[in-house]
Amino acid sequence: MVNLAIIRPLRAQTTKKTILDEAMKIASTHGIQGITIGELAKKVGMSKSGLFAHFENKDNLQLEILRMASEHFVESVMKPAFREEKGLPRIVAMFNHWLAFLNDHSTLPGGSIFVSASFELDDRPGVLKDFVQKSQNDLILNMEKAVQLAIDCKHLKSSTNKNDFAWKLYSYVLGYHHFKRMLNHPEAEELIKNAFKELVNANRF
Amino acid sequence: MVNLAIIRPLRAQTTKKTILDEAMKIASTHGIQGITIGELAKKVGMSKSGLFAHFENKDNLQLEILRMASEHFVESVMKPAFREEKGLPRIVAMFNHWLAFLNDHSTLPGGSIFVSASFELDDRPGVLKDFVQKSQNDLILNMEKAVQLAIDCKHLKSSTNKNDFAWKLYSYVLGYHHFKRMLNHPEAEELIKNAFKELVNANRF
DNA sequence: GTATAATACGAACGGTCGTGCTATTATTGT
DNA sequence: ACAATAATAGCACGACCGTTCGTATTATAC
Repeated sequence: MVNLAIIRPLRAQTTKKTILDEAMKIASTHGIQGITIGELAKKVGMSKSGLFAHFENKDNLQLEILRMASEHFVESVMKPAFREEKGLPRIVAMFNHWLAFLNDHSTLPGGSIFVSASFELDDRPGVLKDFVQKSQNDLILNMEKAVQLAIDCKHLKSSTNKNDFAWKLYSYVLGYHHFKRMLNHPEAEELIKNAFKELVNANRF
Repeated sequence: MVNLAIIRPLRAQTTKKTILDEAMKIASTHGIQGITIGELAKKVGMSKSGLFAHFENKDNLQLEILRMASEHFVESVMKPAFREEKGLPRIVAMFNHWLAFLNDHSTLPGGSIFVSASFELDDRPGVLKDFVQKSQNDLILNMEKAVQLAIDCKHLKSSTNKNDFAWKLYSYVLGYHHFKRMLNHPEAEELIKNAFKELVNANRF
């Protein structure tokens, strides 16, 4: 007897993963607020109610999308970076992985969900904003932590302001995202790479 | 006979202005895509159909909102800056007016429409994206022009890269917007002010 | 003072939204 | 093989979406 599992409906866990993967793509181009259950169901190939049953309400669906997006970022950027030896190598790795993450059009065709979600939600209090806020703060703290370690092991000067360093790096990422995606600026990548080098060199021991 | 003009419906031009003013506020918090005609009509205090008659369709309404937002920015930031004498004073004025513009919660309670619109529309081709793209390119060109003039009159070094200068300044603005609005970061204003000073000093003659 | 044009309203349209309820189907444990 | 359980579909709901249309009101022009 042939294994029908492949063409049969997927088990819950797998289905949920499939739904969320597709939802991330939509969120990436339409924004986290631009998702509708009908559209998502159509794309996944199941009924609205069938899909809806996996999430008790829409907020929950959106929250799970953000959770998955966050996990995706951590896996693609932060973890690889923190596997590098502490100090400058780790900071450089973080930057490079981040850039690669932003340039990866296959899994996130519309750019970073968190970048757009941040600007969508900044004036809309609620669970979603809370989550984004928390994730972003986490990210920034980790950046600052990496900078502090680089100071400790004398890769960066002790006068280095880690808040300033993290804020600038984050600003450059936003600027890159904007210039690349909205303005199609041909030099976007060169600009951010130079700015990063400059930022590092200005604080190098 | 008393003059009923005051409590009578406003004349077209005035009404449209009233509508767009209110629409800008909504767009500022809900995003340019988050506007609905019903909600807007309610806020303005007129019927959906009555309001709709001023715009042949919704795209047009959104476009006019962006147009007005653009005009608002030009009037509040660019024009005052370009009234200052060319060179550094003009660049400093531009920065200061920009910051004041972003901090003005009364007219734009939800932050700059263009900032959020940029991230909303970057993957949604159409008239709206085209307009934002054009406006932003204009803004950047004007920034670069101001930098070039500062180079010409020897306020800034001839080695100054005006593309880089404009891109960094814009990135800082995005970073500020994000840290202030989404993360409530207490140092946001200090960070951008320092970064701006640093950017100027690095290129000062 | 009347004709005309501008302006706004109310009601209704076909769609889609998020969300329940119920029945059916598929998977699992025995 | 069969009962128990989980997953999905079908259908309907009220609300709101953008949009159209006919009508009433108001301002302007003659």
